[in-house]
Amino acid sequence: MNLFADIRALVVAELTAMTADGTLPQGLDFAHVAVEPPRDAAHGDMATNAAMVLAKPAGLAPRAIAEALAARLSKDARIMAADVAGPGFLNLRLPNLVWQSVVKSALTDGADYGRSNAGAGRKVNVEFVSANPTGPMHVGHVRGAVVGDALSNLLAFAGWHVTREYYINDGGAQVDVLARSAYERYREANGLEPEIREGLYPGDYLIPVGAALKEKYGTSLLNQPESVWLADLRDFASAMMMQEIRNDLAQLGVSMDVYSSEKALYGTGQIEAAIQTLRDQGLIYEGTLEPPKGKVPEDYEARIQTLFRSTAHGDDVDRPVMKSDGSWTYFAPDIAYHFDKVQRGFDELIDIFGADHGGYVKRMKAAVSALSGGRVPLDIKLVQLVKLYKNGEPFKMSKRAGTFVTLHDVVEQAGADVTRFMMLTRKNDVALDFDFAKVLEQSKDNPVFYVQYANARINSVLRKAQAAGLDVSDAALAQADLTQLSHPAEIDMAQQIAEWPREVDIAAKGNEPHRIAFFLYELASEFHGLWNRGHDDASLRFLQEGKDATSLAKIALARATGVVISAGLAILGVTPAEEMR
RNA sequence: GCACCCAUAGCUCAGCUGGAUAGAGCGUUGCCCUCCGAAGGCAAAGGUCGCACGUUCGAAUCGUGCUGGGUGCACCA
Repeated sequence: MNLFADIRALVVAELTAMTADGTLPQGLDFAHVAVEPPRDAAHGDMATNAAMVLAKPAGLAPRAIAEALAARLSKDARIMAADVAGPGFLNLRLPNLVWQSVVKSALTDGADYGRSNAGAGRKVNVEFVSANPTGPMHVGHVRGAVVGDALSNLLAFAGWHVTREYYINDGGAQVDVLARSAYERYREANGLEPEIREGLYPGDYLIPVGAALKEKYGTSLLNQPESVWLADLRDFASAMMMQEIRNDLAQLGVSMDVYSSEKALYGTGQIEAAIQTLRDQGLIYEGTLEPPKGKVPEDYEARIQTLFRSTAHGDDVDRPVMKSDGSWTYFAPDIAYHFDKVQRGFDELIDIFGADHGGYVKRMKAAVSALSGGRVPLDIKLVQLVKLYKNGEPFKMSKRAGTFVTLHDVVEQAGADVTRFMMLTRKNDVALDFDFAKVLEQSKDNPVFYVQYANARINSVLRKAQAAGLDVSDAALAQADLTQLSHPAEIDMAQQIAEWPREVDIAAKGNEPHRIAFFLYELASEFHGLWNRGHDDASLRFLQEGKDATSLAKIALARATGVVISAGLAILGVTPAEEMR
């Protein structure tokens, strides 16, 4: 159940009835009618802007509409009071009975409480991570991985049919570099001095690859020209790197549904077919690009290339799909890959990119727009930098990787749960500071701890109640006499629980998983507040000695809170803490 | 030179398809454990929402132009 959606449906139903009886003119659009919590709780439990939104198109005074609507809404059992305020707001007050029923819903729906059908089963493809298979994952990848995974969880919870996908960039020159670097490690494994020249990957992580190569080839590749071994080593080394990346992702709790390979697109005609599709629309032509203004490369010379007229779909300049030597640019297989996603029947595409790929957004959107005839929207989320610290000092890089901190380092130090939660405490387009000391601190300065602590307290209540002989199963709690929950502080808690489904909808529609993390923090704050009220007012404690019926109602409220925390953490991919140590 | 992102309290950040007196945490000040976990809670102080126009009944939110910071800009991936 989604109380806000229910009340909005009620408002729209009454507006429709007012149209039927002539109070309102025909043909009004109710799309902008909202039912929201008011900014100030003193105004009521919910507010609707219906009268203000409709006043102008209806040609009526907002207060007149509001008063007519208020009169109708008041007849519904769920509306205790409907007051017109300010310029035409309609403030609604709901009886305790309604809020108590929310608690019951949370208990009966359990892990499904808050699940929505906003996605209506539409198929969405979320592409994320897509790190080159040339080394272990580093911090820069972690945030993208977490955001993509949590977003996928969120969309699945909100009614989308989600495919998580990883695009392996195994087709380009960087894999040649990998192969050559691995070859040096292979020589090293055979007792020779490796020559890690400028431009090769120096990291220690290739040493096991060299050993594996020795295992497989013995000494047969030594002193052989590159032409003999390059192709094999490309495959061998990138396969090993991909295995490592999968392990890293697993360590972070991320699993993909589909791995797509760039290399696999070559030689199949898929790239040619995608380009032909664009060509058929007159979007491919031979031409010369202007040099970039302001910063002309010294070695710039005009060349005729095959270009994609991306400017026809919102880009700033046209983009090359083929180099002057006739080989494809990186962009060409990317076009083919996105064409493939369109052809697989996805209704929506989402790409999670690092911020350094910002320059690719417009051309990628242009390509998808052209390839799908505007049918498939592509949302690209740019994930900003993560800066690592330890006690305020910049964190040192990993020796093993050579130049960067690996995902492995991060997860080893902070743990997967903490890492995931922290990565979701910022909007994706804002840079994030990650301090190893701070994220492991047990205080309310640390949102992970704060939310987990609330859950631990809830479980503590359940344990104590059970020890006292109460049946605290969800089924039993759902049958509790919830009319006992009448204190304003308890109703406030229930109201926060009622907002969960609404928050899921908002977060899912905006592709903004960070909203879930913030909501959980607020929910935990509400709960800690209620808990401490028990110090001053014993009647607010969850366990009431000798009054089992009252205790059960209060425990039900705590457990309902726990249900939402668990559901929220599940979306973030974080394990709820049963107790704190 | 162009494009994209960011600018909200001393600091770090939220702020819903435009909504009422802009919210948290940290820090500062003062309170609350004979009582379900004080690893917590309550309260106070603190803001021309970078600047200027514009749209609107209504702008932190939308538009335009500036300022400051970040990122990226032919034949790389």
